[in-house]
Amino acid sequence: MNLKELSQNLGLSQTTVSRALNGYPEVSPATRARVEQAAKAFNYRPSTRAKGLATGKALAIGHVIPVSTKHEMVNPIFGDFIAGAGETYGRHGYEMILSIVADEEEEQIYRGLKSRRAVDGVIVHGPRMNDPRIKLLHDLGLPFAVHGRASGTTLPYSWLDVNNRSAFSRATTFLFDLGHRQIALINGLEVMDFAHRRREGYTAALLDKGLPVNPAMMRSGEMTEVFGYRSAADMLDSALPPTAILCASLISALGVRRAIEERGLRMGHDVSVITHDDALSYLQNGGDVPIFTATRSSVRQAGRKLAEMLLDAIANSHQDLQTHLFEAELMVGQSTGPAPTKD
Amino acid sequence: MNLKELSQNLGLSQTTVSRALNGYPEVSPATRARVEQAAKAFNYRPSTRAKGLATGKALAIGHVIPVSTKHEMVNPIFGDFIAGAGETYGRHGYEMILSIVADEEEEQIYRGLKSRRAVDGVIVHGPRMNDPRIKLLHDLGLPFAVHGRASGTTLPYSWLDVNNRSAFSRATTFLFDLGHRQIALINGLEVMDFAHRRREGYTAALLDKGLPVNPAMMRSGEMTEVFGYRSAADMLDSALPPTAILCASLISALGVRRAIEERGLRMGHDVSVITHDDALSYLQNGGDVPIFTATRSSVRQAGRKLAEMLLDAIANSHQDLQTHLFEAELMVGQSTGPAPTKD
DNA sequence: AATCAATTCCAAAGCGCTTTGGATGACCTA
DNA sequence: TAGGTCATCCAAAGCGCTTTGGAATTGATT
Repeated sequence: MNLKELSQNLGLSQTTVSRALNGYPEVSPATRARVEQAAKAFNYRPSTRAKGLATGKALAIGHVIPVSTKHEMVNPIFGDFIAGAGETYGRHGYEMILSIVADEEEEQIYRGLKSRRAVDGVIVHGPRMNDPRIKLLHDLGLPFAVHGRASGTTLPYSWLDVNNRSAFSRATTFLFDLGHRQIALINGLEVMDFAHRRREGYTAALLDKGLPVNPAMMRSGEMTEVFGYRSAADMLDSALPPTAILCASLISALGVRRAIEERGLRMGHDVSVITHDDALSYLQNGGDVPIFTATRSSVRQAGRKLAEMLLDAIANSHQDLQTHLFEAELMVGQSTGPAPTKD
Repeated sequence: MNLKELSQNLGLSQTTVSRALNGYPEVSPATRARVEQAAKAFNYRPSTRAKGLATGKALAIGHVIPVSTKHEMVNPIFGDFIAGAGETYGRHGYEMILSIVADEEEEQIYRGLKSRRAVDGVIVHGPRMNDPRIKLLHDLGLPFAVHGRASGTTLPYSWLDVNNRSAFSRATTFLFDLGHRQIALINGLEVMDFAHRRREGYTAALLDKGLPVNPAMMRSGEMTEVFGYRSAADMLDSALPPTAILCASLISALGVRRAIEERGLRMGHDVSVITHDDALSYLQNGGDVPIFTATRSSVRQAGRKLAEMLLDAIANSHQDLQTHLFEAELMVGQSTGPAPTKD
């Protein structure tokens, strides 16, 4: 069923039917009701493509998901973020189009989305230090919003981020206050902006408390369980093992716990652990009482909100950029306790 | 830059330029080369919407991701599956459009995709027992392919699945051969078809070996770490604890391990564990030697292949349905060993 | 009865492509 | 030289919608 058929069926012109369906005022309430009823009866929906052609809008937002060629990793937070953004799109009649892309093809994909007029805007995932995508999108004139930030970029842009710096600084201080002096950091890949900021927060807190920043106490890598395990095992076996570990993801934290327990130590007693928790639906941090003490911020909520920001910017085509900084919660669980007293 | 501008620029008609770009034979090699060069220079790409309107194809595949309202869960395998499918789409010039949808809205979404002519076909995720979507899509005449199968459905359809039944049957037999007689199953939600089949494989093997099927040894739920932990803890604390546990996901298996070790037991020694492993990029099963003995099948590979099957069916519009059954590998890791001898 | 302003509707153009049905030459053949 | 065949290109219609610029109808006003 298309507009033409529907309007013939109703004995009206396409114009009138279109207007009735799109809420224009030049249609009598009676006619509108009749049209709406018929549309429902025939399950009529305007063709996305035709509507897009006519209006010049795509009614779609692009998400370009980088999959690093080196690691073949899909960021595990991606599913929940997308779910959040999807909720927003659904409410606004937008579609989400997804491109899975190897690092080196990214630029071509963005150019393609623009020149094919396939989307009205894009969400940038996984911003890195000095991320070139910001300038690219800026130059292309394609509206965009970034999940995270890109340190080192001078151009202004819309973003939504967790205050990673403050979260990790607070976590470090929390451990210091419990008496810990050997505090390790098992971080994500530090080309990623979020990981960079977390390290900043960590080192700033150490320095603030007069503790040395010891490279031997810092690891950086793709946040897998095995990476958490190996990093923790390595450091726990060293001459001066950490009494506390700060960890960038719940998945790595599971590996950290494995390393701790494998050594006959007890987490929260012999070794304290704080992890960042993205509140992923399939990776809950325990039940009522969290297993891990964690800096927590829902990535799904971030998806919802960032999508709203972008749609808002597109709808109002205002150039004043929006930014939003979520403050992570520091939730105390069972994985932290006072530093063990030496005896 | 659009076709009209490009063709004016070249002093050719739109027809010729379009044909040159789309590989039609009625264009001299010289002209074609000239057109292609200009297209590249101006970064010209045909508008997706206009092309779609003209050809009647959407050049897009829909993925409808159900997010259960009850659990608010996004299936963790989703990211990797999508990454695989995305690779295929990229190669074929297709786009992937994603709808995140609460269970009860699913039907409306499929109808919408069809009547708006937004996609050429859809991938069905997470099929359940007697899944009503199969009939719906069949009736709508929207090409589709299912990731998994839907037991109880009589209509024929295209699908790709892991042989869950055989995988879990083999795993159970493997444990039996190691001397285990108390073998527990920590399964996914058994409304899901894959979980149903896994239980079938498990019980069939038990019966085959003359072992009783004991409901107290079986759990079913959303496959989180906590669910694995609670189920395992519960059963290990029972009067007749299992000496081996079959687990439906690596994430739950991490919880199972936690329960085991928390009780001062050693995994692979006191309690054996076999888990299914979807080979998710961020959740690798250890390094060189797998931590868990596992039935393994790459969900990313499944995504790649299923997308190919669907595109193929659409391109050739052949009604002969394709099906594909992956056989899972049974990989031996460190989590299994001979049943402890009672003394 | 004539005028005016709303109200309600419509015909047709246009969005950017593909594709049908020729038109125009160039080159052979007889 | 006329007729036929290719090779190469083009004008225009059509895909399904929105939207512009009226036209027709109605009711109120003078």
